[in-house]
Amino acid sequence: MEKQTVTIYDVAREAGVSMATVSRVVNENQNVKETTKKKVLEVIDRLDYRPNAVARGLASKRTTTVGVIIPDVTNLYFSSLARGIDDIATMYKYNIILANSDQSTNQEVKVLNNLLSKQVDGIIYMGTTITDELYDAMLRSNTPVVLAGTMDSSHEIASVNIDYKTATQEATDIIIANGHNNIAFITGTLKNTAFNDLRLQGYRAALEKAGITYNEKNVYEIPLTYKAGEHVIEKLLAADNTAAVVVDDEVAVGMVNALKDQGVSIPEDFEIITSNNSKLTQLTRPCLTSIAPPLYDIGAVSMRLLTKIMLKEEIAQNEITLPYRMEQRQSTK
Amino acid sequence: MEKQTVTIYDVAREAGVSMATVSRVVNENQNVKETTKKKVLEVIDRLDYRPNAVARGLASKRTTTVGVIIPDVTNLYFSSLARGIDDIATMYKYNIILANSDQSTNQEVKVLNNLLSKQVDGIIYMGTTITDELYDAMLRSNTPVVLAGTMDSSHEIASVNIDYKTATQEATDIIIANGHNNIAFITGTLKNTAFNDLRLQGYRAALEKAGITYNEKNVYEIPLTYKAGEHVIEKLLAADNTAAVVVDDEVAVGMVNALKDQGVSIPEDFEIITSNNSKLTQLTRPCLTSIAPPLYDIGAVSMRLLTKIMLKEEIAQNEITLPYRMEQRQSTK
DNA sequence: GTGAAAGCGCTAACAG
DNA sequence: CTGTTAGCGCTTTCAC
Repeated sequence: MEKQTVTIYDVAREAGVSMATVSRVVNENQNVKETTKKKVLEVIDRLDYRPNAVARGLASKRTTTVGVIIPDVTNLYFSSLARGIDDIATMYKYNIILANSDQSTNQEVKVLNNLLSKQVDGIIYMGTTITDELYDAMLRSNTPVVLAGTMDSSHEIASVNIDYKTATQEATDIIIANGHNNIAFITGTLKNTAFNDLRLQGYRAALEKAGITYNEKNVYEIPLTYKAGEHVIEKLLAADNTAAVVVDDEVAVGMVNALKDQGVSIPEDFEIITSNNSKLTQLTRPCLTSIAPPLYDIGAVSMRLLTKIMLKEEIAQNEITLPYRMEQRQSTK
Repeated sequence: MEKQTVTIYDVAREAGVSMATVSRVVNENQNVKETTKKKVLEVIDRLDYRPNAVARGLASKRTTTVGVIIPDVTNLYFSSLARGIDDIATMYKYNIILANSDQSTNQEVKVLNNLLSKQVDGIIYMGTTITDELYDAMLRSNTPVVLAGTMDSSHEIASVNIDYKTATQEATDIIIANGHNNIAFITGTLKNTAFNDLRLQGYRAALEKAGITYNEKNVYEIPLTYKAGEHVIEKLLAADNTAAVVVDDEVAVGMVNALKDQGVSIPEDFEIITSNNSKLTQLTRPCLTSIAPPLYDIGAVSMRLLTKIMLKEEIAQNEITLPYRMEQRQSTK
């Protein structure tokens, strides 16, 4: 019951050629006569030969595997990106080693090193924050890295994002245009996150443009969970907020449900706009108006960009900004 | 700018020992004097040596990597399992190569072969159906396989599941107890799926026990998507169904929303019970009553079982059946 | 307790 | 167009 052990050598002997020739056939090298190629292919098929990717990786120093660091596969925002990543990876014949990081720097550094020891050809990182420690480890690794849906304030690492600031500003504009002036901004931690920071800037810019005084009290830093969304409603109501711009869909759904449970009607008495347009936005009633970043595409483009870097192709730009849409639904007027 | 090239040989030379000794230290082999071990460790740290897992894999024929075949990471049911899998894998120092299969047999076989060529030490398969073709490929591979949340009618492959039949029967019982007798059963395809088949058996058993005649027309085979859930409502209403047992949460949410949009109140005029207790069940209003399989645990236990098989440990049983709960919420009376 | 040496299965020059 | 020959970096006997 041992594992398959048909090697390139067996194929070579059986086909009466050298292993180099077999290797050429397997790697679709052009320099093989059509007849020998056919012969080799026939033997490969008959012996059910499957090239050993590990041996290949050792000899060629390319593993056709990329590491993907994800905070949590269970989060729809990230899993949507992951799906885009995997599809493009498959298209380019790469496999993906997925590793959950729980957004903990400690964990992330460990995961990164583990991925590097596996000799991945490249890495895609998803998260919200990149700490200096992680950043250094990435640079030192000399392995291509692309940040998917993640900002790097140093702008040294390749990344794919939307323009969070403008998007959030537009979202806030919509709320303002509907007559609100005591608008809550619901965000995750603002510590070290270029990400949430940009959104906050957008929120502030919109207020400023409309001549509304920015009030720190209207910025709520909470964990990005459904429960936290439910709970924050109490505070918003107490603070007489009549609308909210939310950075996370799960939080927004929690808010919608808490509001409904309290008998507050949306959008009549309270308007909400969220940021990721994940499936969830359409599963609630009312459906959520949302900034609509192209989630799948952010993943897909990240992976495509990574292939280019890995193959040392010319890349037009290091930081790609994808367009987003605004999806107007029933949580705003 | 080449990748790191500190090898075991460099460490050996620098520490004044042989590579065999370094290898022993790295692999925590006991037969090394404490002092030399310390010396080697110091050099490893100083040189920032990181063992090359690929070379290791080639030499030892163990890659400490397992393949995970998943229909779609974006599906909360499967991503919850995946999370459990990854956590336990990490605990046992395995990495995970994740591959989306879209439930297409063609794709699955391709993915399986690809995984095998990468020399994974084991495979975890998620899906609903195992076709003969896939089944054969798995057996032939001589690589340990565990099915997570997936039934294999031949009972040859190790698997972790709940008792779908009894669970569905219980769910149907609840509906029946509430006075319904024209109950719809909403399922994915029944073709080749031990999975849905068991559920159907449970549904039928409950009806029979209650003396309700089974009516084929009440079984709706639809795609397991939100949209399909929305659409099926029209038919249910036309058929005067007053309750439904649903195998998929997304479908159930679609149904709830369609019913609400039609002004049908839940649970007063229509009761629904769903099967996976994913996050979604609590994000809707009303919240969904659901069979509650321990999603994370199914993944975790699958991975644990796989480690045992890979390490050739004694396993008590090949097919593990985990307990489930019933989560009574507002979509039933 | 430690070292020498033989591979693991493949790719990649380099010849021819 | 094809074969020869070195390794890739590590584990694993087998001696000592």
